[in-house]
Amino acid sequence: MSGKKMNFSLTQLEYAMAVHRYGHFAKAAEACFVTQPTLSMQIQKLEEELGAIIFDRSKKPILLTQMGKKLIEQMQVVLFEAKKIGSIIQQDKKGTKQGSLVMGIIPTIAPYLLPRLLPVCENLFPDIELQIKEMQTSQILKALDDDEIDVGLLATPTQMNKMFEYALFYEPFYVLCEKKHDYAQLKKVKYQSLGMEDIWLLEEGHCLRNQILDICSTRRGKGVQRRYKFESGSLETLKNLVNQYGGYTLLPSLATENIGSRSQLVPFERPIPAREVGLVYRREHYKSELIEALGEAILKCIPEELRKIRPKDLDVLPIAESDRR
Amino acid sequence: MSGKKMNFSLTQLEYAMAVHRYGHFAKAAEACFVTQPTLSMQIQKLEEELGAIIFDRSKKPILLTQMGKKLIEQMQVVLFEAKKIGSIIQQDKKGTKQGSLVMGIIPTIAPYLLPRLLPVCENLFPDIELQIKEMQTSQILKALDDDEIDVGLLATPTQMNKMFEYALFYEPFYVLCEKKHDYAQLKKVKYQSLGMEDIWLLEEGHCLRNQILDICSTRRGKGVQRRYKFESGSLETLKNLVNQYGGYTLLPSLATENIGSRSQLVPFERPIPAREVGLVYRREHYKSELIEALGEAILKCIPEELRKIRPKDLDVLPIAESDRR
DNA sequence: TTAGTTGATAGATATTATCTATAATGACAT
DNA sequence: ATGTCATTATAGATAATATCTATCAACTAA
Repeated sequence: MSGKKMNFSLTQLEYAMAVHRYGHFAKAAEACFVTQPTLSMQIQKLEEELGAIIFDRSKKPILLTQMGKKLIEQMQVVLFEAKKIGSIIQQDKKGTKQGSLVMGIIPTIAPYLLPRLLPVCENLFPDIELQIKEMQTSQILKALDDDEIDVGLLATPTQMNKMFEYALFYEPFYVLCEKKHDYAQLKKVKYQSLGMEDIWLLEEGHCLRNQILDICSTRRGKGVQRRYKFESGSLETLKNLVNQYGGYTLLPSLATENIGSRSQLVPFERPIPAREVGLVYRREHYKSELIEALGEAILKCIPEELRKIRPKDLDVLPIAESDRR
Repeated sequence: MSGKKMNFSLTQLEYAMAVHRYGHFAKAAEACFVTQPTLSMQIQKLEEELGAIIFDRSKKPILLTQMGKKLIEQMQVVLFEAKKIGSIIQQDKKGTKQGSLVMGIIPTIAPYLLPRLLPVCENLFPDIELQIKEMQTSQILKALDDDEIDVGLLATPTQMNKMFEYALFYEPFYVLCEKKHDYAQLKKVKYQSLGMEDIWLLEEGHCLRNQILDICSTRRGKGVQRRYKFESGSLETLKNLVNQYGGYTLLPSLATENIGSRSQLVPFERPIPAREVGLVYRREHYKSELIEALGEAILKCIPEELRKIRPKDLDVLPIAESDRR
């Protein structure tokens, strides 16, 4: 019954408001940036559509009819509520400049980047509430998909075609071993020579674990049995393990500060294994402007030498299929 | 700042609501009686216009984005308020069948018509609140112009081109005089023979007064001095005056019941002077349907002989210029 | 892979908003 | 009354846009 289509437009309501406001078609038309005939016709259409006369054109200035009074009041309400739609967006777009942004970061980056990044953000976007969650790659991708976080910082490329990817920097790996370890005697390590016997690994779920397994896989085929002594949840634990019990592990560049006193860092020979670190967000994300600004901020706060590294000097590892879900 | 034009339409909001409701473009399109591509494009346009993605099309059923949740809520409000505009009208249109109608009636009709009309209306429109004001012609025309009354019942034609006129019946005049009066000796009176000496008149403002003066004006030019003894506010008083003090007056047909015992009614010879009685309302009045029904009701309740009188048998008097303002 | 489902895109067409130019209306002064 | 002015309405042309049909592209499930 009441479900008949509404055949009037918001524009018509605005025109009506203008005529009411100015009491004069020509002036109202000017205020609406249209010509007077346009306004006349649209008001007529509106009146016809509603089946009621809104304006008493015989008065100067033009007055509302009884009916028009009631109608214009409600039109006011409609337009006010309609404008709110726009302002909901704007408010959230301010979220671009002074709202909130939720970011997921993988655990092999977060502890090393955040101490640098947070002060910079504090400075660049004083009004933005940056909320950060430490999450593994698969969790980040799901959360992005479910629209629960705005952006993820992780090893790329993800190959997720729903997502927009934005490579930030390339992070080479280093070998960390005790000073007495064979590798420590070398200036540089060939990654084909890495063995599985005494490597410390992250536990499952970390994309870095799979990348490292990838690096070591060149020798894995040679019948050498894996012998994982222990699997850790964080690189810091790995560093401690190396320092205390010997063996070795691989560290991404940002994690190479503050190694133990009995440990030594050894770079790779070319091609240097590395990972690409980038921002990922939904292709249609409306905060993309802010996200790009965040990317700039991240680049600003990493060490300069890292920033300058180009992928052509590296062997950039993809992330494992299993980390994508 | 926030005054940028809203470039979305109510239709688009309805489409968005439908997609949200059905979680499915094709079904939503069907429910909106448009094709699926139409819906797709309009939703895209809406999203682009707003600068925000509303729907997450990768989910089945289609879900709202974070932003979409906020937006759809507000869209709901806008549509609700917009529908109210329609229902304000409908409610008032019911005012056509069960609302109120304000009518102005001139004092030379009201007392004779109302006792007949009110019971009929009671019957025909039991739910209509008929509000009646006794007003003089000029007051009625102003009140119509100011949209304070819906319709006027008065002597027509008014010649007001903003108004819509609807002639109902033709009301001949009669002479009322004491039985001993010269006129009482005649079967019929020639109106050219009417004198001003002993006529009782209504006070100024009544259109009937001017019409009667018009009738008598044929002899006025002959140097006979007007000698108004008294001017009355109502025809009933005139009737009493004639009955008590002699002299004569003119009465419209409806007022000719219940004359005093010493008085006599004398009809005119042709051409019989008469007035046209009709309804007047604003050309664009949205209650015109009810007003016409009211006209029918009035015709139904006047005496049959009056209803049958055609203007060709009469000398229908116009109303005076001075009564129009 | 191969259908089947579903949303997006393309091009054609119909509708509608808007424009310019002009007419009709009403008020006011001569 | 009559012409002028101010104001709104109308007409016809044009530009913008909503909608259609037909088809494509992406994803799902057999």
